[in-house]
Amino acid sequence: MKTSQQIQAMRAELLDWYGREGRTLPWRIRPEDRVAGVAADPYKIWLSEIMCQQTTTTAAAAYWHKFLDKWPSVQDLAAAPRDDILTAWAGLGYYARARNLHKCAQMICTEHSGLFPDNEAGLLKLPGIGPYSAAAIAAICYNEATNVVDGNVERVISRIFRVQEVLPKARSEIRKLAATLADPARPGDYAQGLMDLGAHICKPKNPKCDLCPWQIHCAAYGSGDMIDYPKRKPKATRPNRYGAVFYVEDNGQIWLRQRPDKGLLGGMMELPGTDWSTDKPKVDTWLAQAPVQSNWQRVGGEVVHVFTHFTLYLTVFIGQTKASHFDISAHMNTLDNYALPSVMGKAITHAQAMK
DNA sequence: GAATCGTGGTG
DNA sequence: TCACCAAGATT
Repeated sequence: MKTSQQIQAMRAELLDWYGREGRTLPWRIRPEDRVAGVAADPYKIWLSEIMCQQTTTTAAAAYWHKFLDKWPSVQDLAAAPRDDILTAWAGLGYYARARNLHKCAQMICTEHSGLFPDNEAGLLKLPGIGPYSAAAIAAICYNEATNVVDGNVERVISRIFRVQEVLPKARSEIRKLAATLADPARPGDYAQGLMDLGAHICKPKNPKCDLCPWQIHCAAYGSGDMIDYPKRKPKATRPNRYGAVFYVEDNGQIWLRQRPDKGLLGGMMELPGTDWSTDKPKVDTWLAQAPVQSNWQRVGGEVVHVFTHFTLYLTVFIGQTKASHFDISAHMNTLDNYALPSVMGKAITHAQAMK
């Protein structure tokens, strides 16, 4: 634990560092502008926070601009067809975020008069807004003195206090320790400053301790084992799965279907294909699951795609018969306007390269 | 608490 | 090459 004098010093040092070295992000209000009375737009902050979940800020920023250009207000987003949102989200991953984004926008419009709740507890009730996002939005938009704890903060705090418990069990302890430091006077700037510190100074592998405003306060720096924190439970090895997809092209269009709304890639488009099994089946087993009978031609090589909890090996088959023979014209789609996840983009590229 | 849920970058 | 990681939420 830190003394109150130490805590006061740490808050001041972090805010000073943030004012000098804090990163500019497209949705961020700089401290000097905030003092001048510029307020953050909850819609823009909410959008950024959802997109930033488990996603690099670089990738999130590109989509953030695209979404704001397409849907400048929460009303615009709520009124959009869900599939348009999935299409715009395609490639960013974790598609439940896009589904919840739409639900949340609609709830804001139908149950909250088009306004975001102005406090952490209210925000937490909305779909897709969990403990981190609720705390962050409340702090950044409404200056509520929340305790914002993301992956960056977990790393910084675990090093400052040299937390011995492993994640995720250490989470409650880290939260309590973080709360002792959180700044009640400038919650938004403090939260963003602490996350910046984690992202750019207190990095996982090569922390720049020489540039850290909290160096003298850091227990891990003192013992030289920063890199060992946060301690984590070892992860299980990632299993493999195997499947096949079937590629039918006719007149510039491709046979696609929509996945069920729930689960992996929920609501996204895909090539028709087989189940993804843990053991690699024989080709005949795959062909028996083909959507239609055809002289399917196996494409050389496999498409390898790494998901969070398994690696997928996809074998691609190309149909030799024209789509018109299958009476599937209703399934034929151009690629432009559909929510195509990255894995299916890879499979299509693989098929087209072999033609 | 543990599993599920994407993707691209990196050392 | 490959395990790790990125402003987590949901069940």
